[in-house]
Amino acid sequence: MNEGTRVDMAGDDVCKTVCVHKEAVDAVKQCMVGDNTLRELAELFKVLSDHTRIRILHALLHAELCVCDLVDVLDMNQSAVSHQLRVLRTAKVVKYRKEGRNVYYSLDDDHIFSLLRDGMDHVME
Amino acid sequence: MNEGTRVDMAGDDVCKTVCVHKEAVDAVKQCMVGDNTLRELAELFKVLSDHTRIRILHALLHAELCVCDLVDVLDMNQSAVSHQLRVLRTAKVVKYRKEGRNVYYSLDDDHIFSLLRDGMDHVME
DNA sequence: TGAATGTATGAATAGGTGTTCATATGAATG
DNA sequence: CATTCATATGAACACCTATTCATACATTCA
Repeated sequence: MNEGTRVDMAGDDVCKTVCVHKEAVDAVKQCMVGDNTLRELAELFKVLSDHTRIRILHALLHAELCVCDLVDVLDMNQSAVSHQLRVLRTAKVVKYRKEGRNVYYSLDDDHIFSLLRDGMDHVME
Repeated sequence: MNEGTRVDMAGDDVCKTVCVHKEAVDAVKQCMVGDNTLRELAELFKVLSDHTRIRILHALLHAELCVCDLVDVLDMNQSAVSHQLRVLRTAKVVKYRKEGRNVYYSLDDDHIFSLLRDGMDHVME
């Protein structure tokens, strides 16, 4: 069929920009994973994209801590910390364990370690 | 009365929550990297936390593409794509190369690969 | 049981962010 | 030079999010 840089089949080139490298674009479209997966991925990064939550995770990198420990480490409102812990919990980025009236938090799995480390590498280079 | 779990030196425990595990908390505080670094880390993740930007990066994972290629792949406004490319550029997550009137984008370095892969691993588990 | 304490949560609010629209820039082409 | 086309950018608006305040829940202890 047509070769080169033309797109005229789908009728969705509403705008005039038509410089597409068809082969490359088609190849990329093939490789694209499901949109839901990419949505979840963005969601995961969103969970890691807050200063407070990053500080929580960085603290948990070194030890399991209860909420009031975190309140002390971060020097923040208990409410604010709890709210952010909820976000981390919901995203399964941390796990928790109740003991008496305390709740102890820790990182959920090793992927989180890797993510934080890779992120650090990029930031510090 | 209570031993070991006291904090009364710094005077900043304005709220009544005082169940802190002092040793653990102090150890964690020792290990904490500079706040600016953590801020940059959160900033990096924030750049990765948008659906459109993740789709762009996932596309660039497979090939260098120009803006209008991305417009086609994502089926989006050229303006929206350009805006997001700017965010990625500014964060040094992608690099670009001008050739004629086209601008070709690609991932900046391997850390980005690692981040995306680790993120995928976590999402797909 | 009631008081004290650790944690969670709903509502409100201020600040941030992504998309769209309109327009600018800048390189190629005739 | 004027035009065309690829890309960038500023402003506006709607949506989302993090913190605070107040309060609820749950567990321990007297």
